[in-house]
Amino acid sequence: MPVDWSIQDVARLAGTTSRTLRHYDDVGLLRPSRIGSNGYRYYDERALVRLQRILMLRALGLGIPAIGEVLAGNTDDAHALAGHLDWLKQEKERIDRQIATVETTILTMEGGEQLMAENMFDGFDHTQYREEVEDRWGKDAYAKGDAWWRSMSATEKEEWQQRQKQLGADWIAAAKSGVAPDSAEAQELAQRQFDWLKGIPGTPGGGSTGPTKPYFLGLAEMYVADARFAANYGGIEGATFVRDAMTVFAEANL
Amino acid sequence: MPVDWSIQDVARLAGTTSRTLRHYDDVGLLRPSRIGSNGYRYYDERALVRLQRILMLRALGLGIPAIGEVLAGNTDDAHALAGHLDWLKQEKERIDRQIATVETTILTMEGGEQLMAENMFDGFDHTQYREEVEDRWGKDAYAKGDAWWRSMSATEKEEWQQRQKQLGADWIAAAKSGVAPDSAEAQELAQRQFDWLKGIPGTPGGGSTGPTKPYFLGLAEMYVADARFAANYGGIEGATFVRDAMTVFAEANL
DNA sequence: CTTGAGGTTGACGCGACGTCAACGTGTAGC
DNA sequence: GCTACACGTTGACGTCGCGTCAACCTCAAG
Repeated sequence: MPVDWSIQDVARLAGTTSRTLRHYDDVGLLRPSRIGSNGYRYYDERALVRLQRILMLRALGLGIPAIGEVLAGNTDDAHALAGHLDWLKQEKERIDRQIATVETTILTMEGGEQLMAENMFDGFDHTQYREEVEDRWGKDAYAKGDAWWRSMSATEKEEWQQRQKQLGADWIAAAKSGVAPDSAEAQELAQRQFDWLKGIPGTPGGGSTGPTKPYFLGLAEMYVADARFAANYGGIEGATFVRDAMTVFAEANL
Repeated sequence: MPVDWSIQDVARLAGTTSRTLRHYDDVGLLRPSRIGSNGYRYYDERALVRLQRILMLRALGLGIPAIGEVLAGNTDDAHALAGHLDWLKQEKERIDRQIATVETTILTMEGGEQLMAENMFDGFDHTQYREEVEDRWGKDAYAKGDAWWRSMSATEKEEWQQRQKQLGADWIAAAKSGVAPDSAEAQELAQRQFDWLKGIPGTPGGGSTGPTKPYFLGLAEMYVADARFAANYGGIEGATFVRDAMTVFAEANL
């Protein structure tokens, strides 16, 4: 005697809702075994077993299409679950990064700094130089660099800023020590400056090969020409030293 | 001279898309500073700064309404981020549990067991006794127990099954050893049986106080009356022993 | 006959946009 | 002035898995 339960019966038996069962019918995941002349859905034991598997896989987090594949026999459980596991781990990574970012952001704010876009940019104010950057290397360059910067976590930003500050400090120290711009010491700093720029997508050559020669030279000139940049290298004298060292480096290596 | 950028300009400057800007306009998060007679949206610097904050908070994972609160001054950044952090941590918990569950499920499957609903149920087949359970204690009882079972992780299920098997084996051993049903040994087993049932929500009293006396006695009788249950206790003789021990226990303690 | 429990289909809502579609506008070269 | 072509507009659907009405029909019990 083939049993058939009403939709509500099945929902209770399986611990789900009738709405869900209707949905599964709509998307073709679980059809009723019989439909009464009044339109009522009735399910038999095979349907119940199928439903059990569906609910299990759903509980494990699989999406409806994926479950459909498994039940159709196109995919086996192990494969589907393995793929799902990968996705879950990616999600975990994402969440973990988010948490770290938010936590450091909160800490930064407690440290008294305002959570304003202006202050979140790198060593020299990012937005302040937007126009120069755009005029010289196009809008896309700025936008890319900007998007790149904003995509970093707070920790990453802090690290990057730290690196930039250290480099600036080293430049200033070198300039004051009186060594020549073509000295090994200065050239090593120029190399670090080059490597640092290499890490910035959006600059010509940035992100992979490193900045192009014209860009590198243009930047060196700008440090001297613009007092706001020069301030990062100990004023006009420091900036001049930096420019000279960078020029020597560019001629020799680019 | 108040600048005003076109929507595309702003999108590039801020590293987002014009669609997003239109969306922010639609939801009232960021209005253009000016709208041309042709309907074009134009933004000024204040709008750009506001956009920077919006994009920052979005990057941190906040939702649009939450950002709206912050920008309206109804909430401060720290508070909003703290609340968001809580939510993120909950998400992390959820994902971690999912990963653990899926991993153990995969391991179980590699161990040769089929990922079939039938085999996922406890010692005696869950579905097979659905009708009895329903007839005796109502449909809700079965549904609750079933939902409870499916909500457990694979490890939990395994543990639970193990416990059940161990208990069954101990009952059989006791029955064969010839001790009396009212002996301390048998009564200890009855106590374990009681505790075991206590862990099953959906049974009358299950989940907290433990099974009720009538339920406990009814169950004992069923073990003898139904060969399928009796099989779990070493056949009719074993089941009889179990029933007698349980009856003594019930009279003495429930 | 009334009532209440349970069944049906249909459609909106959620979140933050991506992605057409259909059509008007600004700018540059010929 | 014409032609391209990039860029602007509004409108609306799709995403994912149901929850949640709404409007209406059906069945069994008192």
